[in-house]
Amino acid sequence: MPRIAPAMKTAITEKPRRRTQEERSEAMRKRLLAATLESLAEDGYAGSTLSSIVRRAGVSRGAQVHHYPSKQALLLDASEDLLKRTYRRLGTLLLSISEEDNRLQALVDACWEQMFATPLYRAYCELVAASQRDEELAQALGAMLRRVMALFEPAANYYFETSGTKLRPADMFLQLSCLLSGLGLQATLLSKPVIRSQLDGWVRQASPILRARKGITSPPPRPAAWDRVLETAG
Amino acid sequence: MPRIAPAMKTAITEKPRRRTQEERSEAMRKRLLAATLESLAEDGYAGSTLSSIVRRAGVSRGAQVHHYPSKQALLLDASEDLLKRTYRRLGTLLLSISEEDNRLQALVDACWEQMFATPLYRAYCELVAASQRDEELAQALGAMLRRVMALFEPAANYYFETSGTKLRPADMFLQLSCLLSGLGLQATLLSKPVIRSQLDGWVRQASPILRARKGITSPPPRPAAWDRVLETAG
DNA sequence: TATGATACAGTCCAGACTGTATGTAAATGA
DNA sequence: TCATTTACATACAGTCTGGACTGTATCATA
Repeated sequence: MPRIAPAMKTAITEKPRRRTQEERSEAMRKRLLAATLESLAEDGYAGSTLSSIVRRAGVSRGAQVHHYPSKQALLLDASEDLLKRTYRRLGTLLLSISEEDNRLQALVDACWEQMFATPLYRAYCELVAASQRDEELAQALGAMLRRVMALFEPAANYYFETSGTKLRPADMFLQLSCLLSGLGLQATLLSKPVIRSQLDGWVRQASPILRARKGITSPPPRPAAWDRVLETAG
Repeated sequence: MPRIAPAMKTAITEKPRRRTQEERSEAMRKRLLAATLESLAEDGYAGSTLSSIVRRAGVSRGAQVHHYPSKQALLLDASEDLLKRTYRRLGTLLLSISEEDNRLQALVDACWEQMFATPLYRAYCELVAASQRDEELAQALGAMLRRVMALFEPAANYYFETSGTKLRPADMFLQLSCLLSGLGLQATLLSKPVIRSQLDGWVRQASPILRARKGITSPPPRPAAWDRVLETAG
């Protein structure tokens, strides 16, 4: 049916203010990605249907299909977004650590609280599980994992040093990340004290061989990859 | 339409041998459960539809609905079955360890190979992820985890002793299990050398404080819960 | 061996999901 | 200001899922 009276929106919205196409696209994609990660965390991979995602984002089905031709495409981009968020979170975390007294304990606690006991990590678990049957997703997540590890490694070696072992700080923290992954996966099945004791246990066990370098109060040098991600993150 | 010529099956099957009702039910349930766990590992939670499960089991839709009124019921029973399988696997594993020279390394390797780098663990991951949105499943898995831990704890304290730390062997092995969980979750995303180095790293790090008790060659005393499960396992 | 209970098979249906096709509003640029 | 492209909205088609339902074979028992 042609020609329906328009000019109602302008009456409702305060300042409809013209947005450039690119702004509109970016904002829409942002909403979709955020909703996708939310949905992955809350509803799981299976429960994250396109309908539920667009409902969560408060947009129409058409918007999604316009920006992402397939569900696969949306999830792949959401994985990328997950990487960026993780990067940023890790960055602020490492910065805050530099001021702490007991850096090891603070780092472990902060990693747990802010990275593994979070909805974002739940979303990651869902994606990892799904990547078992999705080669493309596996590729993306694998690359993501390597990049985060590559970011974390110099920071670990910058803040800490090992003694009496062949392992470098980065190796120790890789172990820590595996431990936290396992804890995070089963966090809802384990009691709080068990988790607490595991975190403390690791710190107690690692502290004799893992010392914070003295006189290091400034943040570690950011690798180039970091800034590249941060700037494209919007 | 009534009365179709029967007596064809007897011609085909060698010995149709009367099976008791209970035998039939048990056999059918066994097939369904095995197919469910297989499907969880291979197709994931979302991909494990009833149709795919019964196809995998080679039975009809009706058989499934007869034994399990809902999909939920089937999955809950499959979780139970997963527990029993894990129990048994852990049992044989612990037995085999008793003969090894370097028990710690052997135990870690065996746990990894036979418990975490397996389809059964993949199925577990799928169930854990799903349990995030299924209170009943979470209950079942939580109970299962506690029972396995309760089984493992005395065995760990029986084979090993700690020195120079407040942690008991069981605490160390709980840490190990979390580590292996994390590794197992991301096994397909990590390279073999990384996994290998993590396993070896843990052993190297734990061996100074975790010693195998001398003169222990017999298997640990089985807790009552163990036999209870083993006998009902069929 | 007759009768009721149990085990299993096959089909149907309402709902949900993804992808597509088509229509409308907003921005761009000449 | 108008044509064109881009952004978004809605309706629909085809497929699949889980549960309900009906029918048949097998077993237990009196």
